[in-house]
Amino acid sequence: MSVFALVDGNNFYVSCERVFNPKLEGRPVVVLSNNDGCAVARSAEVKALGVKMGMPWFKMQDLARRHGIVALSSNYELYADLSSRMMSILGRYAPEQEIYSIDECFLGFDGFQRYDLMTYGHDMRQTVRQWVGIPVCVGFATTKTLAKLANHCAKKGLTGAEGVCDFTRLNEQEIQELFTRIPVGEVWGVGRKLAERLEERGIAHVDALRRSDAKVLRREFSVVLERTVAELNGVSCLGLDEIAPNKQQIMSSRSFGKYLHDLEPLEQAVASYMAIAAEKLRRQQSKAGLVQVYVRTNPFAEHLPQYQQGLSAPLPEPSDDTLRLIKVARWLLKKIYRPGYAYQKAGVVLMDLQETASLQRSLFAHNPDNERLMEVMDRVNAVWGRGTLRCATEGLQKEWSMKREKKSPNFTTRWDELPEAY
DNA sequence: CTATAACTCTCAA
DNA sequence: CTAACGTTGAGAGTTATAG
Repeated sequence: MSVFALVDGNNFYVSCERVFNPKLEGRPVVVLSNNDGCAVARSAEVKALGVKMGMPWFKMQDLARRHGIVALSSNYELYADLSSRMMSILGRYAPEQEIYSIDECFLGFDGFQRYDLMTYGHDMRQTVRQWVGIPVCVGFATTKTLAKLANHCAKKGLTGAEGVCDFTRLNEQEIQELFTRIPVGEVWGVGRKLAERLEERGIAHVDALRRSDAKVLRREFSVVLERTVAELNGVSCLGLDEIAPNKQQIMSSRSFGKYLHDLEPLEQAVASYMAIAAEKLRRQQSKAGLVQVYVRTNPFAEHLPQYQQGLSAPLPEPSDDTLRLIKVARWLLKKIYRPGYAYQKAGVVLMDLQETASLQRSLFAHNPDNERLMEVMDRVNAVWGRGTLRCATEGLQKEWSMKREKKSPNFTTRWDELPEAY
């Protein structure tokens, strides 16, 4: 029997901000999404004030004024850097590690009997807290889904101990008692819709879900839910994925800092997004066979005329060349562009991805990609920062680029952003 | 008709 | 002053289309 741990940073983005600004400790803090749109991370204090995940910033301004909520733009460079430090520490605690997202990872143990898991979990917590400054919670169990749930219990302190929860030491009766108190929506893979449908059928808490008939669930819902229930019963269906497979599609999209009406700034945005997507594409050493572009107005602005459209085109042969990809994208954009609308967002998608290595024979025959140029661009930009070398089509001013008015400095990755006091 | 492609929906962080 | 609501990716299931 093997054991999994799920380790997760508490309110991760907020905790990252607090590492470098201890004055935020104890205060209500939110980190906002791109364009300072809505809450994507909340401190305990701000949750207590009733600020929900995804709540738009403008809707909490009253609350913010009254209670002195600190709102920060998201600073992904900073979070990514702290994440990688946290992950490398956690990686030492187990033979296997799957980095599941920026703020959480699974650990895989084989001969777990050697450890007292509670002590082990507290050790992880303490070390990460001391070395990186981020508070984490740890859940142990025999399947990934259960480990996720154990982590949830650790966060809520449902099993006594602060920050650590080990399901493997609970007996059947304790599990039942515990699971009866957890709503079904807390289970990994059960989102809003599914939770609603389950509740309609009287399956309101995790224990009820765990006891449901697998065949019925499969028929009425899906294979996915059937698997989830098996995992809740201790039957491990999901293994650890230590190496992330290459992406099957790469997308880059963003809302603009203000509405765009004309074709030209839209072209700049699409070119900029394509530059980002193409860079990711080359990093995983793939080429794209299909390019898609889409634009849309703001669906929330009901008083404005609405329009959204996407269009894709296959390439004559797969490419990873930013210049070529931008050309196709601009051509697609011209096709879908309609004057008279207030555009709020655009995006590009690279699809039908294939490994560059497996294409080399045809490359030799006829390869119009600017290979050397891309190599130089990537290397220069890696050292001097994204956008140091870029296409003129991307525009110089980028007056459409996103709002980030409340961003903290990149403390760990940019000398020039370090405040004097440090 | 089947096999596959294309699209839609759901979920997650 | 007003208006202001994220991004990226996967997978399953459904529908459309090709052969």
